Amino acid sequence: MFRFELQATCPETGARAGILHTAHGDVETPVFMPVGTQGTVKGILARDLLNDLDAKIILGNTYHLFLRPGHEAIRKLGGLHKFMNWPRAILTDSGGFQVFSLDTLRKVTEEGVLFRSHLNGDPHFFTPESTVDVQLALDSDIMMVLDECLAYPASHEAARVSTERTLRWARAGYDHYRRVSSANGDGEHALFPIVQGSMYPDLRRHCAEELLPLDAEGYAIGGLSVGEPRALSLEMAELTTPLLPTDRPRYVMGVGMPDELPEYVARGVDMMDCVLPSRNARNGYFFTSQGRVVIKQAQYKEDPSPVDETCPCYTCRNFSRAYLRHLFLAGEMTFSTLATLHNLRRYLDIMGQMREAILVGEFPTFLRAQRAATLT
RNA sequence: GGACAGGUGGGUGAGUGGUUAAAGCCAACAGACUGUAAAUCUGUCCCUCCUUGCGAGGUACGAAGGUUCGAAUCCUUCCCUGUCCA
Repeated sequence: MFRFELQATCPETGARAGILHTAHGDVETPVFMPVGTQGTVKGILARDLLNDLDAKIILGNTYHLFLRPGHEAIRKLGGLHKFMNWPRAILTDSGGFQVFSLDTLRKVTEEGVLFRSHLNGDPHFFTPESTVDVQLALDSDIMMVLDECLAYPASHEAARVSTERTLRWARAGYDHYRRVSSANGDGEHALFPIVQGSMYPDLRRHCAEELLPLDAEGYAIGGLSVGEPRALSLEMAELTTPLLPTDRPRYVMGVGMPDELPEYVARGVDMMDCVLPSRNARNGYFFTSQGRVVIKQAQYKEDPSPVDETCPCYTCRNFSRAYLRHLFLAGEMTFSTLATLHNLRRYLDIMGQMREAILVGEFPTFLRAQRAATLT
């Protein structure tokens, strides 16, 4: 059922266009996946996500949904799609990122991760197997294997030990997944392992090579954007993608700024996700075709123009910067909705433009234009 | 006219002799944010100067005077505000 169809590859850069066929619809790649950690993309309705933004796939989070409302509750309610009324594809992160972000609330052992709930302090033990079970209960289309997302910087030795553990977890998760899914007779779900290795090329290569025998439906590159310089993140992605099978989607987790998206795509990346468009929206930061617009700045107090003159989104077609600034300063929740709608539209439009460019063989031109625009 | 209460930096509001250029909150101004513990967090927020430092001066707690080594803090007079009584 789950299948990746590669449609075109840019001969000059290696950028790819394809289609991810999932049990909940097709996803055209390269794709940016809005983050909906707790069963909602913060600030916007499923209706707008579907009709207005026309997103084809979004993220959910295993750790957060496990804690609240609980994966069993969601299973009983018909799975995450039905629960949140999202008919299209969902990718769920395993909780590996929480190993990084909740570093004061967890303890990593060989068997898994002991989390102390950030909600009430309850201890919960996540294993490579249990996270697959939880994600199956959520009925996630693309599940992620439990990994250790390591903070930067890390010593080579620490990174080596961590990468080996991530590899063992990937194998354990996959073994479990294979057992469970053959028993269920379902091929609807996909499980992606994650290439780690901190910023060490040898570890990245080793990790990627060791994951190949899993013959996974897709491969992720994780552990980026954890505090390292941008150039390093790109370098790690660049050296990893050529090691991955061309007929499987590559997913770089947790990136990036708008100007970084083309850079990843140019390195053969098919899927990305990031909280930036949604979180920054709530913090008053708009991404536009002309750069950033920090709406709280005094210069927009009486600015009647839209946030982005060329943007076709609902927010830009209907509201002025002055009005949006007012909503932000007044703390009105409508602001978050309008801002998130715009920022996600911006991200999805960038991805759509890239896909078109790749399909018609003009991606190199697109990339050059993007780079030139970023420099000014 | 009388009795109380009170006048603090853009706003609120602590402080009731020295560690106070004066807490906290708000507003204002700027910054951060990258598989979401985020509708969050950080910085600046009297003026001037420089060797940019837990730097040096100057002004400042209604007004004027006084006590004191030292006052936003104590005393005197005046002005103003609120509540109540006539």
